[in-house]
Amino acid sequence: MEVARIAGVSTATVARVLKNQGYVSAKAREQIEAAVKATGYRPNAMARNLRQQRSYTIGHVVSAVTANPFFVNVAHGAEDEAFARGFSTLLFNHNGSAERERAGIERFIEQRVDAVLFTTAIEVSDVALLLKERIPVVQVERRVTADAPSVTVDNEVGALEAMAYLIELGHRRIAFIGGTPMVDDRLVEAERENAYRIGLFNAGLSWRDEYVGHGAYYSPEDGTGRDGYRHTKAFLSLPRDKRPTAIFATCDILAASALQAINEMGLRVPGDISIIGFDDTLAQNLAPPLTTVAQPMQELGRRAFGMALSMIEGDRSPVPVRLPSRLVIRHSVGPPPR
Amino acid sequence: MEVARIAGVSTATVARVLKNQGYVSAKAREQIEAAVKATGYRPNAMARNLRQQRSYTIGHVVSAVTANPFFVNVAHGAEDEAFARGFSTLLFNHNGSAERERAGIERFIEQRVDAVLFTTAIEVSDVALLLKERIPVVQVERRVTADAPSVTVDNEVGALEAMAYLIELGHRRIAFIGGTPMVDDRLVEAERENAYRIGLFNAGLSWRDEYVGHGAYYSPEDGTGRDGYRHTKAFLSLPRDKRPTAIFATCDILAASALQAINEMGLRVPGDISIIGFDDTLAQNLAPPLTTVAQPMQELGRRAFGMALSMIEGDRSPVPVRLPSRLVIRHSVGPPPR
DNA sequence: TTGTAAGCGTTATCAT
DNA sequence: ATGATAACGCTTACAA
Repeated sequence: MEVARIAGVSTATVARVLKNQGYVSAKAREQIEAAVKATGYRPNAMARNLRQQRSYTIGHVVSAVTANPFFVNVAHGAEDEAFARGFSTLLFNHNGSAERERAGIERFIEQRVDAVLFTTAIEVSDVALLLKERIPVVQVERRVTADAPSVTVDNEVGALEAMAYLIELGHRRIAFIGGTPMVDDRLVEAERENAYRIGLFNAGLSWRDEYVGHGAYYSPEDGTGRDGYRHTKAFLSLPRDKRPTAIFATCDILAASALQAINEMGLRVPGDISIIGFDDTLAQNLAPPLTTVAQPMQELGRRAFGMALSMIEGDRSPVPVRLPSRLVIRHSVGPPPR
Repeated sequence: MEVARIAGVSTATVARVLKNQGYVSAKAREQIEAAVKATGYRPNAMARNLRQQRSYTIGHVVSAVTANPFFVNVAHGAEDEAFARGFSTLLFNHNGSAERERAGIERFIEQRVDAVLFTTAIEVSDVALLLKERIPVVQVERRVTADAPSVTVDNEVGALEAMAYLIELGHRRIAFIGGTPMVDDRLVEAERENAYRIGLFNAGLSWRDEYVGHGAYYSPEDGTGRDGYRHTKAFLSLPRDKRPTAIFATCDILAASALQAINEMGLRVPGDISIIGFDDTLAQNLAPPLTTVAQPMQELGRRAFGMALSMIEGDRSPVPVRLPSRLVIRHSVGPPPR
């Protein structure tokens, strides 16, 4: 290369100083460094990667960053950690389409990404495709297959905390708005709903269908998806003495639309009704600031990358990571109205 | 390569069928396709890119995807368009740090990205670095240098619409919460504030310092950055007959925290006070759904990629793109209270 | 229509 | 301590 020519040495020696390994005389090092500076030389990663059969790049497949801030936080955490460890991140949104996911994966394979993170895969077969190519895969938040390790959240702990908190404050009529999953795996939803059930049970309360609704976790688009709003309207149209005094929504987006319904009916939070969300995405920005079960989103991303890296470095079966969720108390919960 | 061996042809012929160009006999094509299928062969992009001196990858430098959903939308639009045109996207968050931006750029250069998008660069010198390497650069939303083309938004049109809307409804005491820029370039902020000024002027109203505040556009973290809240509290503590009847906030995040102040004081929107935001990020999720000046965020990203592509293909000086902002009417504005 | 061979810019091995 | 050289897997003249 040019630098070698100018410094009057071979490319091998240049490589040695650049990678800082092997014996190099002070004189050669000096000349090479000068030549690097003079020419503004930058090593070509395409060549290096080809030679080393490593791309120092990971692929991150996410549902759609604009669908839920949850994905954004995970992606940011993963990118941050990857960058710190010398890796770049190719971010790909499958936008809920299986064909798109497939196409994205095929591209990742051709790029020879060193690993791929799925913040929610659609098709098991897409994960399998990667595995067949011996590309490490880490599943974040939801598992679609047992063939790849995962970084997940224990949704139950935080949700139980939330329920206990409501009950301790005296709430007895607690409504629930849960997520309708967009994928087959219902584990996340099951955990949250289960915590609701257990919370009720622990307090000697019984499940009532009219206090339970389900809806989409994703941002409302063109008016659809406002399920939190719809269910809340229904809850609030119950006779005064049957009306829930608190709502546990398993997603901040759902909670936000519940808040819209409450606001529209002229009711106040937490004076007239309390509400707890989940995720800690929109929570801080809502009025009042929402008490919510926080997920360690960025940490999820960072750990996912960490796990991918250990697999890249040869770890055949990393130990699955499970992080806790926890209740973050803000201002949307108070004692029930008398 | 393996496929060539199995199909009993040369690698050149394989390349020909894979790229679908040049003469290939039906027989050869058939055999090669069979061999591809049998081996599950995937072309190696590292090798192809090295050979072609093109990475089919763009770098996208953003401030921090978690700081403001605006960035996420731009990133999603860019990724979408890039993918459709056969490009992959390396997403990099500089997190507001100039050193990090620099480091990210250097990495992009080594990767030989075909172009880079900045959704808000920090340092002109970082852009210059890319330019020196003859890597096309597109600036999104804010320009820090005249040496690279940009895709920006006309902030004024939408903001003027917003002001006109308020005035038409009868508002005369209109407060303003503008952004404190995190970068030197104040153009975006100037346009929005200017529209406020012009709107006032057109209605024969005068500027009053006590109706104007400034704050950070970014999400509140650990309690800081709630400037919208702070200013709104101040506005609302004015004597009843001096109190603004409407607030124009130049960012949904600011508007959201204004809403928190209003809510806390037991006031209703739009009954007691009206509010208009900017961006259309949080707007849909707030209570009430926020009337806001929308920016075509995804379109910004798509156009930015399109411009980058035209530069990759040789266009020396693409024509700058300027997209309009527009008022989206939802439920946070009504006539002033009597 | 197909094959040969050079070359992309590194790194790694093996001599020296 | 350093240089030659092969190899990574593709594309593309050019030759056949």
